[in-house]
Amino acid sequence: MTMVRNTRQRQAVVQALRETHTHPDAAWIHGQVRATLPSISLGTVYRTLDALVRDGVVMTIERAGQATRYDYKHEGHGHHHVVCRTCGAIYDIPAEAVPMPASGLPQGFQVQDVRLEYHGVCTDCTRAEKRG
Amino acid sequence: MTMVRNTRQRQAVVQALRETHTHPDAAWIHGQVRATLPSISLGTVYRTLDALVRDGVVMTIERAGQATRYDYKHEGHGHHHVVCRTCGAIYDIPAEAVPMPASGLPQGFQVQDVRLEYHGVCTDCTRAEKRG
DNA sequence: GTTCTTGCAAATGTTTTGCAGCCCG
DNA sequence: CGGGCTGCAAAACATTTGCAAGAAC
Repeated sequence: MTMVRNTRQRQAVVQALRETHTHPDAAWIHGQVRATLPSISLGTVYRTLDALVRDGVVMTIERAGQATRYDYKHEGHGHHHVVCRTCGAIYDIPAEAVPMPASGLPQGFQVQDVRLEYHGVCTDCTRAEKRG
Repeated sequence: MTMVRNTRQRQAVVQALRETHTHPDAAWIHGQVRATLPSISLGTVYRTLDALVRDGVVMTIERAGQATRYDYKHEGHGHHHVVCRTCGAIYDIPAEAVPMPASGLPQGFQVQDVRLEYHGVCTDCTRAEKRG
């Protein structure tokens, strides 16, 4: 029987995620965690984040060619994400009405995560585009 | 002034996307398009897909470490996506109620694309997991 | 003690990019 | 003709993985 161990590394990663609201990526988290655990490897950070995602504790914002951004699911603060295609900035929108899994899901599909994302261009980047 | 050219490569990529409902990735599209344009490069396919996404003609399903999947936006067939974390299968759900950009968007943010995705595990993969 | 986890480093795979030549408009 | 497009090949990166040593329980 498998069992999940409560290692120092895991604690540190969770703590780093809880303490920020910046939707950090794995490298940033690695940097933070190094402050208390100088020898932790980036690979371990990735493996830990993966476990946290599978456990449903953390969610991700994923973009091709860009580092995945991680977001700790604070209780009672459901929200959606606004993503700037140009600079990668991520904003939160409070989840007024969380869209429940519609009927029409494939037979027996186990939903673990509902993501609502608004992709576009933020004000700053729009301005920059106009300037050419 | 920039201008978008209607090249043979672009036509072929659009056609390949229109003809399938399988949410293909760039490599698959490249293979298809080679049938009529044997010398087209994968780089061009990527550049073309990028342009189509920016034009709002095509949308993407992006997963870290996985090839991006592309989806032609057929008119009058708005839908959302169900994504299996394990095998990567993608299913469509008809967009009964498309979630409109909620109030609370950042000042001046230009929304280009609204994505609603249900991530989880499909029936087959759930079965496989149980077997161990 | 046994089993899961870590660190390290190498490998994998996707996407991007520089550049010279080509082609659309 | 001129400026965007293309093909090619070489990066650039994010993420994954194999393995021996270390840490949980």
